[in-house]
Amino acid sequence: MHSTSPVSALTAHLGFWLRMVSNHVSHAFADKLASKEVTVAEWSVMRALYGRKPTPPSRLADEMGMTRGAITKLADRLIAKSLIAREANADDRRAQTLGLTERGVDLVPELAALADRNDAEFFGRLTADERKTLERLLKRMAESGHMTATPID
Amino acid sequence: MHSTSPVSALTAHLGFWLRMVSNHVSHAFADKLASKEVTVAEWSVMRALYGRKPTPPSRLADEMGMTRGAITKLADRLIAKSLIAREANADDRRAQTLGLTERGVDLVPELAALADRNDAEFFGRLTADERKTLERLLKRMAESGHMTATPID
DNA sequence: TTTGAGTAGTTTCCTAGTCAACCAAAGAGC
DNA sequence: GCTCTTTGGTTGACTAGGAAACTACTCAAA
Repeated sequence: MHSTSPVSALTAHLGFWLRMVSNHVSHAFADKLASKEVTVAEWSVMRALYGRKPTPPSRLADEMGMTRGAITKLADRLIAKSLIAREANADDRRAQTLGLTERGVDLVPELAALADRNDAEFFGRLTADERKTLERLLKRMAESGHMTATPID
Repeated sequence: MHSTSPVSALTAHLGFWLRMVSNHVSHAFADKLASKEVTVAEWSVMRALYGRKPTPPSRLADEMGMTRGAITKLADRLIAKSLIAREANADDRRAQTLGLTERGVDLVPELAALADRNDAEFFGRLTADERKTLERLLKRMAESGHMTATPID
């Protein structure tokens, strides 16, 4: 008889619940953004560039926790949509900067409204106190785990 | 002068923190699983099959919130590693079932230990009370949001 | 019994990342 | 000033999943 060893249930892991809830919230947000033909990664770049001087892609990569290759391609897509623009750097001919176009600047508040709505939709199910608690716990984990990058997926 | 409208900070959204923490926890788990040459999705399938009769792929797809196409490919990979096996269904020649091989059964407890360790590593930073609270809040959100699928990415 | 609708899985095409090799420019050390 | 190394960015090969078309089979109804 080949019997199975006792194994902690999948649902016993906090990581399981965290991932499930996070994925649902993100997916719902992605759906909302899709109505504006923007992906979550694209939104993150645009939000990062909003109200800020044109920024080198390498810096965005660090901040967003993505590779430079990913930023190159992401930037290509956003440029194709005329939402951001690449500019050469006068001092260093290797370097460049990325900045929102006027169209991009105009779009950010619309997307931010979708983010607000998504947050309200999901976290509105908790009481104000519970939200505070959740925020505190998440920030504590982020801090103690040295998590700095903007999450993407 | 073209100035930017007030837009809620990215970090004002609970969804932001949720995603960041969740991604870090998942990524760390993926790294641990990689030592056994298994991905998180593969682990999820194996865990779902553990201690259970061979199960149709369509059912796994539903439970894991993936498409059937994705399960086909995932199953192909797991079969290539001899961790699960496909079996024809005698009654219905369209249908099949997936079940762990002996090697698969043996591996699950090892992987579960990695999951335990990963959970401890991250959530050990909270007090026991805080963990209880976090679990309660996440489960409440999952319930009220009708979230049922096993999270994958 | 044949036909038509529905179901189980697979396949193809597409998107979006990583990783590693690569190119070009910049800077350091001599 | 030349080399050598480092840095900024791009590219190509690869991976993983979703959507939708497709194949093969089942089942009910005429």
